[in-house]
Amino acid sequence: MQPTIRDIAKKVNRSITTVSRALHDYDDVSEETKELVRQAAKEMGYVANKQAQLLRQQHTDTIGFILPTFGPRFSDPFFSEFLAGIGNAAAEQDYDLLVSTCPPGAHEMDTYEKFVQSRRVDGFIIVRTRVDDQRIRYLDSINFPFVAFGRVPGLEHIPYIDENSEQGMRLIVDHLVKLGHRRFACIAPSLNMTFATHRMKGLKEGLAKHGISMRPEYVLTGDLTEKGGYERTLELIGLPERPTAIVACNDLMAIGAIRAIQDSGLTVGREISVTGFDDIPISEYVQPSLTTVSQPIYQIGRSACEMLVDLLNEVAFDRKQILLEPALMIRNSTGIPIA
Amino acid sequence: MQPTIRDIAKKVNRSITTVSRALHDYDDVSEETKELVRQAAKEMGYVANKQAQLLRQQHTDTIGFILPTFGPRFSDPFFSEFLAGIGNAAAEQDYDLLVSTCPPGAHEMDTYEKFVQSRRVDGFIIVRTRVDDQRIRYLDSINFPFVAFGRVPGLEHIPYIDENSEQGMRLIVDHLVKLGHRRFACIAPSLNMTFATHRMKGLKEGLAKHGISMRPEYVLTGDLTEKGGYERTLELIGLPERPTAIVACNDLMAIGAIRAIQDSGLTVGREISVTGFDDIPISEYVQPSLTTVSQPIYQIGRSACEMLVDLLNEVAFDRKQILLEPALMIRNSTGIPIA
DNA sequence: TTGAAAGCGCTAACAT
DNA sequence: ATGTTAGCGCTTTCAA
Repeated sequence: MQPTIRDIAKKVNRSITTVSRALHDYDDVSEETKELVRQAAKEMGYVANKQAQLLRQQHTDTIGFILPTFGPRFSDPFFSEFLAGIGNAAAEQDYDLLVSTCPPGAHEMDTYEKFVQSRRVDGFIIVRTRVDDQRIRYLDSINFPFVAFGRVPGLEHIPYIDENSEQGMRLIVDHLVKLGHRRFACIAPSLNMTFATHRMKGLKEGLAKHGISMRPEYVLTGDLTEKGGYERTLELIGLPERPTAIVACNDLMAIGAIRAIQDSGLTVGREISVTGFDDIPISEYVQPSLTTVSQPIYQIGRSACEMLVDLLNEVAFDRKQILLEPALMIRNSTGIPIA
Repeated sequence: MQPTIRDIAKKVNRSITTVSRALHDYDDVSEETKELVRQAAKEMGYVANKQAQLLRQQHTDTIGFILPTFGPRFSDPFFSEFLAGIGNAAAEQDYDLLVSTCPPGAHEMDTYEKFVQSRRVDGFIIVRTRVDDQRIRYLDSINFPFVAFGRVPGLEHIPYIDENSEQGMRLIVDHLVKLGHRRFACIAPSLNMTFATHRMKGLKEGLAKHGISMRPEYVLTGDLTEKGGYERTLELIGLPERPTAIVACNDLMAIGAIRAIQDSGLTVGREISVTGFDDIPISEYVQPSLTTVSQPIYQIGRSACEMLVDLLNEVAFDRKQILLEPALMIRNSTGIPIA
């Protein structure tokens, strides 16, 4: 049994009130008593019961993070890196991190509601925002604190951090056009995710700037996994006139695309160039290495968490919205197209 | 303000005790009253305050999981998949998951101690067990519930789930020997991790069975990342007589190895064969695809969590130790060695 | 400078 | 079948 404040009180012959105040270094407690209490607490190995403390104070010192998992084979490096970011930031600020996993869909909202109604967390971090995002509409409507990784159209007032993916895509297009590409294909994620809309928008704008428009049959939807990228690419290659550049909306799909091209007996960076998005560590190690746009996921996780803690502490913070500028990483999966 | 049990009591004109019991479906409450209470609770949107409930019951319904993060570029797919496993299993059993991140080292133990002493979690799940594992020694010594992913030498009594990696390595060796390999090199993780010792043991035993012993200069240590595998492989290739097979102790390092071989102008599966371990999704998509041993990480996460919940509920469960049998995935990174 | 007492929201032993 | 009461461990108001 862990000792309580009461045990200390008994030992040092003071009231529990005094002990509590001494422990919190109130200045209406004599130095003498404080020392006595601290001493005893140390000896007895006293550590406050967080549950009791929090019940009393009516908050939880805990941040909620609900991982949108897609099926059992869930190993998007995005999430471990993001989680490391919020985890470290939370620990530094003395917050705990309550994680739950839930596939997006029907009872996803139950999970959120459960956490807020049972008062399990003080705020949320939301990832992979969606165009019509129930989670955010809900939290926003009841005024529950959260920070989103991703902007949401129509909800410009919410606190978010995001990358300027439009710009990222424009960088990619510029790079490919300069190499001589004109026939662009794209593997997009489902367009209900905001990041997909931004990337597609940037892609189209970038192309338009060069007087290029994308043929409808060149725009396919993948599920963000290697497998999705692989399958969609096979379809593209089977087209009567195949594209010379495949712009995948994330690295995992790009890696699948590379593989599909190779399996079809073509050379990546020659017959077909491929680009990704995210710059996950492995993109440097696939063969050929992947041209992509880097996104500092770990840092974004950190910032999101810090923003949320500021919000919870009502610290004035000017930039309630943060938009990060991306960087193009030119590697070997892109090259001059050959006939 | 959320309504409390007291508000319901007032509304239905009963005592809070009766309300509490009605809500928990005790059978010493009249059907009538129960219905009345349920009705009111629903109308008022009552949800129990978990904090209060738990303080009273002296437990937390929460499982702790401390992610051993190695630096900011932390994107080992292992962890997101494992986390998805425990997350889903925990949710099903109505447990919450408290996640913290901490690099292995000096104040890792502080994190564990903090969680147990402040009574924040009911039990832990431990990953990447180490040969002399302070975390486990600590939890075991104070009799705090936990389940480990990984055996620990000298602590055979602890509840664990693990893969028979000795056997996995033997499968790899048999496969390579059959192809004609005799000069084996290995990229091992630091040997303080138990899984590394098991894999190395299996490797050596497997080789011994065929009358092969590994030269000391062929055994290198990598840090489990692509980069580590890449660098160590470059060293191996620089050796006066280079190995024909490189056995990496995880997939990420194997992928780095493949890349290093290609960058040196050699062909993987011909001059040098490469094997991995884990069978992460991407191993199927690198070029050439990776021969490896599969480890059902998601399922292991699930099982670990279920074991822990059983432990917490003191449900008798016979197999306190689980050892999973591995499967060899033969792909294209291994082939007949050429001179 | 200290202590008594109330109370956070809930459950449960013990009455009735 | 229902209510009274105590108490989980803590913080804080108020009084001394």
